[in-house]
Amino acid sequence: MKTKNTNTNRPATLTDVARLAGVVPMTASRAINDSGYVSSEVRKRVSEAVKKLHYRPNMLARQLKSSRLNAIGILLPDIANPFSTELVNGVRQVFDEAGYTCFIATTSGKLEHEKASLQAFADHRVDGLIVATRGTKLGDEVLRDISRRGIPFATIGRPIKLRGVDCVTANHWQGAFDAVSHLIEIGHREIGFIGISPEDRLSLRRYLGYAAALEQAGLEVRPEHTVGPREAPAFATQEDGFAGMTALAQLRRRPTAVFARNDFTAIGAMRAAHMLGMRVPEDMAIAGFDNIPLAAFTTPPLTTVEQPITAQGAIAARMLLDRMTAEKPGAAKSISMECKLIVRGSTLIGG
Amino acid sequence: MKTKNTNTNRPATLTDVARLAGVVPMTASRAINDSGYVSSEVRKRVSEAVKKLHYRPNMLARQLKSSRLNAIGILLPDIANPFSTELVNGVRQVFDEAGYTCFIATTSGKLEHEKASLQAFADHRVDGLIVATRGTKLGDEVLRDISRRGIPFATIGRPIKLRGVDCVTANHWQGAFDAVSHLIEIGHREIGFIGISPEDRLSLRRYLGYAAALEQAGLEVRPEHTVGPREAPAFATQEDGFAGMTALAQLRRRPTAVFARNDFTAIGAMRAAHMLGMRVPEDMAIAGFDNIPLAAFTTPPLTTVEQPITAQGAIAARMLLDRMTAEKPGAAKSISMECKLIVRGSTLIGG
DNA sequence: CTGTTAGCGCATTCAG
DNA sequence: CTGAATGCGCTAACAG
Repeated sequence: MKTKNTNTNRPATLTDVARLAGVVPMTASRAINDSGYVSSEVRKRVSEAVKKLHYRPNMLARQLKSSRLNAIGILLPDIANPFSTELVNGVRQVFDEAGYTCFIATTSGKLEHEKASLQAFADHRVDGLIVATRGTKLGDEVLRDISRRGIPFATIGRPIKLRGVDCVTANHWQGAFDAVSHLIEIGHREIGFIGISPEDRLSLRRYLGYAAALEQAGLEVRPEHTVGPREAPAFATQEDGFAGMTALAQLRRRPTAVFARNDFTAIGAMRAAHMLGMRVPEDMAIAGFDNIPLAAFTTPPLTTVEQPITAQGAIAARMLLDRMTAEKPGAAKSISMECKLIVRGSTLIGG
Repeated sequence: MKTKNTNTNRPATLTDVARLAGVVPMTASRAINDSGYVSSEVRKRVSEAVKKLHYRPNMLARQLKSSRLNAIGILLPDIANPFSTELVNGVRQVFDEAGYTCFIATTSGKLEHEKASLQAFADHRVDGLIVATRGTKLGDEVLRDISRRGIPFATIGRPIKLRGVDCVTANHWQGAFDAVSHLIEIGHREIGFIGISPEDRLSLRRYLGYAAALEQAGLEVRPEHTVGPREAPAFATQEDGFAGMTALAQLRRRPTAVFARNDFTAIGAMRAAHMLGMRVPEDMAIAGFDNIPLAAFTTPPLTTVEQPITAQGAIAARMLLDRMTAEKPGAAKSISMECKLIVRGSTLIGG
């Protein structure tokens, strides 16, 4: 039996609009999407009907026909990080203009979340994906799956070897190298690294840059000078920084400077240094990574490494868009961007 | 290397699965969704076919039938504040369990973005919406539109009077009142407020709590003691805090304590105080709001007000879910949650 | 310029 | 227990 459409809650459909405008649905569709020829007379009637009924196209039905959702997904580790916001801005610069919506999902650092979110995006048939979580074995597997499903994606900060997948990343190695070289230049000979466990250290580009800088200066890389969380190598927080500095301070051969894996870790380390009665930078120089907005406002302000985040987002977006619209697959591109050392008072007296 | 390029293949459909399993699509659907009776024999064949073809249901087609996307949208302001993550965690606690996916969009503080994101969610027919942006006139209008479209939603931290819309918020007024009362208790008589322009102050609950605490103690609320950004009353950053403290320091009648609108602002103010040669808390006590993770790691650690963020997210989610599944509309609920003062070294010597 | 036809992938409804 | 028909809302691809 015919259900009465008296339910005001039911959104208006194209058919409703067409009926009110006295045309057939297809014509209304053409008028609304500016495709094909429609008389200005009809166009006007349709647009009036649209307004009157508060009509909005059902993107899902549209996608079902065209297999284009006009939306992409962005997978982030979390959104607390200033990093994430800037990244999204960069991505949106490109996709807003191209008429795509950007949906975001976060993993909260949980691998199951990463898998679930990626699946959800794929199940909802997004047209493309930007992945900015940290590389893990399980994560890579899921991405391989996604790739098999034919969904184009690009990664940021997590290089992955997969056919037809573009990657953009900052040169974390170089950034770390520069920061540690700076510490060496101003006279430090014993420099610690805070933010990762000795076991996991080799998987971290920031660590490798640190080690390389020491070696190039002819300094020894001491295992006991590397401290950090073992449970969750994907992150390092202010708490880890605090614990790390506390541990380093107990060493017989205590470093005079530390390079922290990121600014949060550096700030935690700085707090510990203060509590242990060390002066920063006189007794302990500290450098971080990322240049979060608060880095310039700590006491003393934090020396750190800045990476071009918005640019990375924009470039990844552009590559993804190209791949989404391209006819031919094209070779995978991999782009690396320079980081910039920013020297402040946490390493330089009077800085 | 078995590099079979399945990329050109379109994703498997239910029909593909059914064909491989030797049944009709409907039967496969029943087997996959555990609905209706299916012989274990068929069930097994189907599940094998699913695995073999990497089949995943097309949520869009499913929704087209059922009018349920099984997903909700979360709209966040884009300021890189740590509570975004916690909020999302709270919301997900509820919706993950209920089998919904959570998609996030951010506004970048731009009102057009807010409108566009809300429209995008609605156009993609999400089943519900959590809105956590700051209240604005235009934003309210868009929300009224969304509400008319029949999409249930709940707001966090932005009360709105709309039929059938639930709101949850922290009691910012009380939090501010408690923080300022604490400053008064430890002896301060001249207390500034940093974070909003005098023109906009009355729209900010945190300001009103500040003023109320002063009045209750019989202290005068001096207009010149309120400083903050005028251009963008929706936000206040570390830069605003720095500028605000600098301005207050030049007053003839300089405050001995300040209450900052949020922790970022407080940290900026603290930096300015240090640079101006004031000791914190001896010469200048500083309190913030939000208890961001870094607040415990500043020098000195920051006295601040903590709001139950995860809980707010979970409660809003629960109310939304109830509304989404309820038969009858039900009256709109409005919930307010207490905030907790956390006293640290930025107000208490030796704290 | 406009109408007709046909399906996108899935699940509800009714027959076997 | 399984199959067949039907339509969700929309739009290519053809007719007029």
